[in-house]
Amino acid sequence: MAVTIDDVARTAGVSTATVSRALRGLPHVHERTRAVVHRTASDLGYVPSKSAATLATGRTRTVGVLTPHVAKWWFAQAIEALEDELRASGYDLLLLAVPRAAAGRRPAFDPEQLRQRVDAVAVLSVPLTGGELDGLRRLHLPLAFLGASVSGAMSVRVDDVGVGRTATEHLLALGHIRIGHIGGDPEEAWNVHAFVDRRAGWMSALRAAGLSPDHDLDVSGALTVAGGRAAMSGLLALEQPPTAVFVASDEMAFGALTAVRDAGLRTPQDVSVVGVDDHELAELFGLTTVRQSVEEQGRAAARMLLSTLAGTPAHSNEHLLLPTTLLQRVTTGPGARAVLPDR
Amino acid sequence: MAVTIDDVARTAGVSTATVSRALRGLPHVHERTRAVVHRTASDLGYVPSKSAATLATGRTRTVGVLTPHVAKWWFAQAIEALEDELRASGYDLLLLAVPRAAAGRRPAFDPEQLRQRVDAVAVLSVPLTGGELDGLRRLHLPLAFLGASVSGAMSVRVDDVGVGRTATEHLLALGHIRIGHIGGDPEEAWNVHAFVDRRAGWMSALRAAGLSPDHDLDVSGALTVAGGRAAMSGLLALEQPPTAVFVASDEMAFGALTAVRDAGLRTPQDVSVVGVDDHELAELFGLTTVRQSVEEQGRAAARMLLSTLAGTPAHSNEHLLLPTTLLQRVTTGPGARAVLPDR
DNA sequence: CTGTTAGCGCGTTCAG
DNA sequence: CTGAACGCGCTAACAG
Repeated sequence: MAVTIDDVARTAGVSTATVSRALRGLPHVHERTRAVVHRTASDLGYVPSKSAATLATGRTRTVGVLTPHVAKWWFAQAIEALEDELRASGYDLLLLAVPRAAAGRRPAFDPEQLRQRVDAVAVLSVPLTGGELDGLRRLHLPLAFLGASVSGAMSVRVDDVGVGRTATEHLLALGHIRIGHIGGDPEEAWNVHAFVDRRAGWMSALRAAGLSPDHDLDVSGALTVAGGRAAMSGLLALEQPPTAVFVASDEMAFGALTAVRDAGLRTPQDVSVVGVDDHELAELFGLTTVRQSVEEQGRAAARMLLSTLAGTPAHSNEHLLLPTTLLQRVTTGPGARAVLPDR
Repeated sequence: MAVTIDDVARTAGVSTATVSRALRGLPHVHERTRAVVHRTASDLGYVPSKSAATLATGRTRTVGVLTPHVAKWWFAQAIEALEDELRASGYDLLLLAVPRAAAGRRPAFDPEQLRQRVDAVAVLSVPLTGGELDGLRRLHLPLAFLGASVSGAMSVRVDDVGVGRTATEHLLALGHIRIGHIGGDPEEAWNVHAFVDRRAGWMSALRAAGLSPDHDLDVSGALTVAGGRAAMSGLLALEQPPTAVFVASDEMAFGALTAVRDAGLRTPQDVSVVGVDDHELAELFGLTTVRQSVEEQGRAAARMLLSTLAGTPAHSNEHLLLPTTLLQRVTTGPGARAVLPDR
């Protein structure tokens, strides 16, 4: 059916070994022969069989990408960047969505299924159980984590504690005292690390300013617009609502802004809101946020994996921390209540 | 290195053929033998080599997904649905982003590279050149288009002409006469079909109402928030601005709403806006929109492909049209200017 | 119901 | 610089 390397060899009048060498750019092939082989290969429309090559070499030229979501902003961005970088180096991207939680607890993911299917694995903020992580390690494949770091594997992420601290310090600098926090619901089993860290940053900044975090102002919600909205509603309903809130993701922050509007209040006069991500719609909302470049994280992770695959073992245990930037827009300000002494 | 089928055969005391049959659930295997094989396979941690199976059968159990974008809402939704449905049937998803336009014209995509790598292809609103389409057809693989339909291949989409008509009729029913249209820039090379159709629906509805579409009110922009914002700004700057606008995607509609706000106007009092998609943030904006379920389209396409692969040739040339629904929220209404006779 | 055997298409020694 | 021959791990006849 399909044209094989033998067909090319035969019509080019050389052996299959020569075709293989010529086409893969290996040395020890006369330029004339190489040219002939290239020509007849393209004349015949020869496409090497990937599976045959894999079977022969053990290498798949495929990278597995493990993700809990594909349509969520952060993940989609990361996947796009990974795909672009991998394809540029001739690698295929095998997309593997880790099954959703059926009833709270998702079926254990079996890393063994990746054996002999990929040369490396990128893990996108998937909260793996210890067993799953061990299984992944047992594969002895280059492993890169995005948005989390795990000992003994490469990782690319931002300093999430720093993110929380930056956002909170911004609010403190504006004169706010009652600063709330809306984090990701720990029940939702993804990206936990990031949200735990961001919360820690919030607390740390408050403490450094001599304030003690108020339990009532520390809430969490689903990592969605609706979750942020509900959480903010709760905060605003408090007897002493916060004058500023650090929301641990832009999507939740959008919801929080809606809750502010619903309550008949305004930002930043009545309450300041700062998010994290710089989601593409953040500018639309005028949302002040701590920007992270997911695209760069994705590309960096891909390059780490690729260079490890290329035999540069330098990265094999590297933990890369990418910078973040506070983007001040219009949802944060001194605020009327913050300026007036309220004691 | 890895444990092979021979290892299993040997330690189970049977032949490789029996192991193969037993593990794949083929008939003509004694239940006792099957049980033994299963046990020793799992004891040994046997994982079949996919490439060996592919080489032997010619089938890859992989479906290629061709997409121009992965992080855009519509595409991410579709990919997620496809992945879920494919994985449920044991198929891998090979993600292939068609390279972006370098300078307007992207490098031709070569479908031959898919040969021997996938069993079927899903094409997500990629505007293919005739040559590319022919190349894809020459693969003789099951082909499913999402968001567009092409003769001689399966497709799943919504009735985009109907979408444009529905949105426009809604506006007409509210009493609007000067109804604008913001479409996708034809220069942007994706999803063109859908945007052409939606525009046609707009025109058709106007004509059916005895109105003739006003050229000044028919604009287009980049398929982004910024694009919609710019386009709407232009419309509002007109001497006789529209009192209602049909925006061909929610993302653009978000931008349009911003432009309305920027101009010191309000929806729906000053201008009504209706979008398309029901983007996850549409509710937040109170945006009236024509909803389409991308997830269902993705699942349907996957199932068509899968059943064709399973040998049910019923679908081989099926064109599925999924329903859409007008979701009336708060960005559309009679509007002050529409109600007052303006002659 | 089970075993034997011959490929699938390529990479890779090892000779020349 | 080039060719011959083997093996990667599995499936699919064909025998039995």
